Amino acid sequence: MTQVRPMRADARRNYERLLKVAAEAFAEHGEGASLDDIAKRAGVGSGTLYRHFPTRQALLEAAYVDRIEALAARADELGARLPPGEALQEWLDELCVGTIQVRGMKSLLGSAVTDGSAVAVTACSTHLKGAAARLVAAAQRAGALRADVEAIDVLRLAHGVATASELAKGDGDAIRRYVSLLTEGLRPRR
Amino acid sequence: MTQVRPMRADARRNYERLLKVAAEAFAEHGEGASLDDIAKRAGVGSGTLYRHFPTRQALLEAAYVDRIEALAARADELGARLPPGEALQEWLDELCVGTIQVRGMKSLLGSAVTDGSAVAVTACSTHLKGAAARLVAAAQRAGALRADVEAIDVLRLAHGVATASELAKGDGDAIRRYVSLLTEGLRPRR
DNA sequence: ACCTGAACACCGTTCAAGT
DNA sequence: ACCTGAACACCGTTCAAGT
Repeated sequence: MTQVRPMRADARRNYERLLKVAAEAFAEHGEGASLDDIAKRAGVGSGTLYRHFPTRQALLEAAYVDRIEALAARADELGARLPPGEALQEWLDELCVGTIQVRGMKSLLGSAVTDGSAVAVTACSTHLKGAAARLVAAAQRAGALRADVEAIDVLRLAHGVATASELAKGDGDAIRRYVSLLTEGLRPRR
Repeated sequence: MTQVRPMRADARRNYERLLKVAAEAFAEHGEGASLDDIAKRAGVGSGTLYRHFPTRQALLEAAYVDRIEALAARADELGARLPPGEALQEWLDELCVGTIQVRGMKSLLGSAVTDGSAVAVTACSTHLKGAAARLVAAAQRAGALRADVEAIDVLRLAHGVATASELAKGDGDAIRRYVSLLTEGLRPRR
């Protein structure tokens, strides 16, 4: 099992500075933010960035773990509080809104639900999928969701809705309409 | 008005070679294909590529004008042959499938429906939007489409569905299910 | 009028040398 | 064990010189 050998003090310091700077850079310039620039702003050599985060994805993930875990926790929270159909609906809304509010998050969630993605499935994306699966199963048991979709489909469609909403930058209302349209489409056929 | 002053023979030759090579390169490497490589493969200097196509978008567009015009024509064809609801449904299906079959096309269509896009609205994207608007209007008159969506919304959502389908590379059946879900969501509320 | 290709700026990634 | 930063490869874009 993965030994969590503690990092050397300077390594730990660099790791944390990189994460902080990366979050700022992604927020400012999107997922394509210059890695070299991030290293410079964190006051470390570029090699150090690669040592800690071998790929851009790894850095994006590390920068957004907290937010993704929060989304997963939120699913269970809503599942416990609302009827299954409403819980899924509300969660999809928050998921889509959250996805486009945080720059860089959309590409991260997208790669988490990409079929045959080369990106290693990380713990937090697994949590997110698990939470989605529980909401989906409950909604289907309650007859509030089409039987021919799986959790992964719902997550991909949410990604699609987020993408469509991004195209409507000026129309702040679009996302609500697009999510409601997804919700309608997910209803079981009569 | 735009004078169509004929190009010099060598310019015309370069223009056409660039287009041909670009279409191949985009098909092979996607929208991010190296421009320098395209110029080299076409046997021209990189400056020549920029002279004819100042931006990557311009080149993408020129390479795919025919396909986009065909999609627009197809909309009118279906509109004349089928009941309004079915025509829209069938067209959306063909649009989504076509979008993901041709590499590079998705980003092009996406930028065509992006709000406040800096990309000049080209003639062919205007045609596409016009064709979509006619299908949408007819479907709404027939009561087969929600009244609170416009043509631009439908095109954005189709882009979203194409994006979601792309995430399901392995599952060739996903696109059908996702398009049908969009169709369901677009139905008027009872 | 159009083309060429060197020159510039920028970015990701690796790795030898250093502590 | 970890860090540094020079070195390399690659790409987009511009522009002086050439035809």
